Amino acid sequence: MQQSAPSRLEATRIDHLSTRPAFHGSGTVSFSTKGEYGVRLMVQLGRHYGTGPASLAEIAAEEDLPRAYLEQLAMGLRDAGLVVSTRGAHGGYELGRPPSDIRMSEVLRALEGPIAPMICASDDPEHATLCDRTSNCTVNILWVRVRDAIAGALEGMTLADLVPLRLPPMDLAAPTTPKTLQGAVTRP
Amino acid sequence: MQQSAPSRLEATRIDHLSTRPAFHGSGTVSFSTKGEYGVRLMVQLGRHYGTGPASLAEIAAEEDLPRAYLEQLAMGLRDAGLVVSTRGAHGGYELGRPPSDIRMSEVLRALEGPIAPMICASDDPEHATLCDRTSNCTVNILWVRVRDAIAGALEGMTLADLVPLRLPPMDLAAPTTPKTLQGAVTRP
DNA sequence: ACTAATCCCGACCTTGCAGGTCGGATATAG
DNA sequence: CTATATCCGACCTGCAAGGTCGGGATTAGT
Repeated sequence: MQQSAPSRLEATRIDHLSTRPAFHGSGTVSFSTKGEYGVRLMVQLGRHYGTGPASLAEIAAEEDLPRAYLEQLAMGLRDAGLVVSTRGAHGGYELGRPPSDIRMSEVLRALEGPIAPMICASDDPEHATLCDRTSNCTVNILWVRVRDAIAGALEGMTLADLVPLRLPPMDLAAPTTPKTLQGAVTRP
Repeated sequence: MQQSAPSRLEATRIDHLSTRPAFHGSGTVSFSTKGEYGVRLMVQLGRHYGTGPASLAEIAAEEDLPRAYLEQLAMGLRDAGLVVSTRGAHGGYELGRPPSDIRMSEVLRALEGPIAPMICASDDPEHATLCDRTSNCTVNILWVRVRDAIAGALEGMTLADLVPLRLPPMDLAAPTTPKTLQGAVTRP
């Protein structure tokens, strides 16, 4: 496709064209960049928490992400009530509540929609019923299990668990979550 | 699609052309059809277990899936040693070991590759090291948790859990897995 | 008042690759 | 020798992920 040789493009400014690292998984179950970037965005907002609103330009620079694209994600998060925006000069986004009060499940649902490895196993009842072949479909218990496992892991972490930078001195025994929510299954 | 006159095909059986239901999830974390079809394939093979090899044509009919595509998946499963093939007339595929001995984690890894919601959280050490930004990347513990949750759920189920058809009389208390695996989080 | 920084938002664009299909070679049973 | 299989590489293709663009509305400084 694209008839012309790729020779010309590289001349001007490849820096982030050629090497924007892609982190989203390539194998079994993958999140999209929405999820990836969105979480990173939230983490930055978590770091700026307490200070006033942080602009997307600022964050885009810090995380090296396309600003225009972050806008899309930010709006999704805003509509979900996770962040609040203030417009105009010196405006930007800030968290709607303290980081420890924001479950990652909420974040990812806001970014990517219902948690559904298969539509017959959606946590949103509206989409779940689309699966007719309930007969001889024993398979779906697998997807449900997986869904619950993911949801559980996501529910069990808050933004506060991701915010802190690496602190060498402090001993970092357990994540801050006080909830006694089973992390479930760390493979031995 | 199908550049040559489609006149012949439709004459016989269009029914599944217009409506091939798509079951793979649309939101957060989704498996591809490889995973979906592949598992269904394995389940059928599980049902035929003990009987000789089952042909793909047979299974394609039973599950209403494109035969030619199943071939690809079957070869992957064969290379992973999960199924064995016998060629020639009356050939086909059969499970390499009893269903109760086949963990779903193996199946999905064979079909879709390493379990890695994000490449920095791959369970395959070879791919895992690609993530340089280890500094200030606290985010990755999230993906690791998710990965472990998924892997755990998959590891905790065997093909035997999926094979049985619906038996109305038999009381179906727990799946055969002895592990006490927390289901966790069905939202109220 | 004007300017610069922002968010807001719809329209647009492009490319990779999931999700197949095809055709032939090879093996084996009856 | 024929029908039925797997095997396997080459090919095709729609479409959504992953952005970009340009303008409008708001607000803080000066």
